[in-house]
Amino acid sequence: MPGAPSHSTNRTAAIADALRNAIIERAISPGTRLPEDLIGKQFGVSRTIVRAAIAQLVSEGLVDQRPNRSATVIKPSWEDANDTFDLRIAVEDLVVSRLAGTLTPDQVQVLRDHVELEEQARKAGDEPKSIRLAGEFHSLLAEMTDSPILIRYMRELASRCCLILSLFSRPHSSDCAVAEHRELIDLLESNDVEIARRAMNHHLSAVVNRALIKPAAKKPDSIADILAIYAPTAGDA
Amino acid sequence: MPGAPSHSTNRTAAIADALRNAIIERAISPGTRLPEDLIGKQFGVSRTIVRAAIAQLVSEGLVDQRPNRSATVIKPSWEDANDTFDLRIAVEDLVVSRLAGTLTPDQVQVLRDHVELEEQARKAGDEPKSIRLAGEFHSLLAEMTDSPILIRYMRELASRCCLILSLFSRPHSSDCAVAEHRELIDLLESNDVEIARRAMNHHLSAVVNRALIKPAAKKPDSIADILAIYAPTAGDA
DNA sequence: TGGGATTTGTTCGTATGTATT
DNA sequence: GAATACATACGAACAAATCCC
Repeated sequence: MPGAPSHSTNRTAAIADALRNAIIERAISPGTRLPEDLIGKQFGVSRTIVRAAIAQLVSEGLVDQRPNRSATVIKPSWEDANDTFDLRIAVEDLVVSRLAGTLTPDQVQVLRDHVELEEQARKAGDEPKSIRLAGEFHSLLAEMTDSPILIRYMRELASRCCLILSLFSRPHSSDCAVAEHRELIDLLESNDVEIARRAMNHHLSAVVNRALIKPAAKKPDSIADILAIYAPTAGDA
Repeated sequence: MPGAPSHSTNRTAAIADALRNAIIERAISPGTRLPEDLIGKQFGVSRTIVRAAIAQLVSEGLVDQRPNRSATVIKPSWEDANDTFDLRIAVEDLVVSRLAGTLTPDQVQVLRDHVELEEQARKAGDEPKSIRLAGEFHSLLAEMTDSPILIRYMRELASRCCLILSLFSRPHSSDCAVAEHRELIDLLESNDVEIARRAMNHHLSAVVNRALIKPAAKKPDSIADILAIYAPTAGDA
């Protein structure tokens, strides 16, 4: 359950977690509206709670909200996807820099155990779970830095990257992740920060390249986009 | 007004902005409690609004909140300060990479005008304003990337960095920032991404080094900290 | 240790604004 | 184009937890 401060206020956090998981695993598709009282009835809580939970998800960047309109699940554009991954690569580089050569044997074991879970999910063919676990591996790394700020940002970015992968990736695109994660652990155990950083960078770039193939033709998904193409001037309003 | 989505819901955003500015300029000191009722009366709104505003600030990392306790202004530790700046350096590196050689003359002018304001504030000896404007310079850069995600994270980090600088920096520590900002603009105008990146990195490192001198002796600021030193075992509970 | 004052957690009713037929 | 249905915005009040004396 990445992104969820478990020490959180109230039922609010539970609702937020539920919605977050549903969003990340794409059980709720991007663009779907999230009316407060519908969700409230579904979970048996009042609108107030739902309101707070949605506010939380908005702050994590998983949900869009505009005045007097229903909140909706974000619908990342291809550019958003790339920006998010670029940011994640930068943050993760920081994480690796701190971690390389400082991991305790216990921590290494935790990581290896987690990768074991990833392998099982992959073998079972559970794609959404694979993606989620792969994301959690990186959250786990961030947690080992013991830096609240790095942890928070990494969780947030990992959540969004999960959603993006669910959205854009083709089947089996995470097949190789397990081997790469194992290699990363090996490198983190060593003292060579630079090699570990390069490996992580390479790993994430590979994930992006496997998943985020730029669509051959831009497919506009709204009337406005279509009209924009035929507009006499390239105005944007 | 960095960090403030101006298209925001309601008065909520206005309250959040007011509190944010007060926090950043250290008009409200770190650790200060923020009772919903009191703030509501102060601004003439109900607790609901205040609640939402505080939630927003919590999500930006400027305010701490724990169940059944008053929200408080964050009190960044020296480690937090360093983590935040490290993260900022990473994000800003990304911003510069995108920006170098792509700025339009108009954008360059906007930046130069802003630096002019910085210089005026510096000459007027208005330290908090100087710090705030220096932060806004970097938010401005982020906005020119046209990437909503980069913009959001940069604003958030800039806010926190402002608070940290207000907290830890000694007088006149931002004296040289103006010249460095001018140099950055020159480099961004050129096409050499690598040189611009190095310059930004150097600039931010310089800011950190000027401001975040590690305190010679750790000065504990709570009874708990003091007692911890004398505790028979190094227990943390 | 205990009790009262303060503050948050939560619900629900009403008002206001948006979308749709 | 207007009326209706629907969803959010906001506020007042009650219950529960915490803090302070």
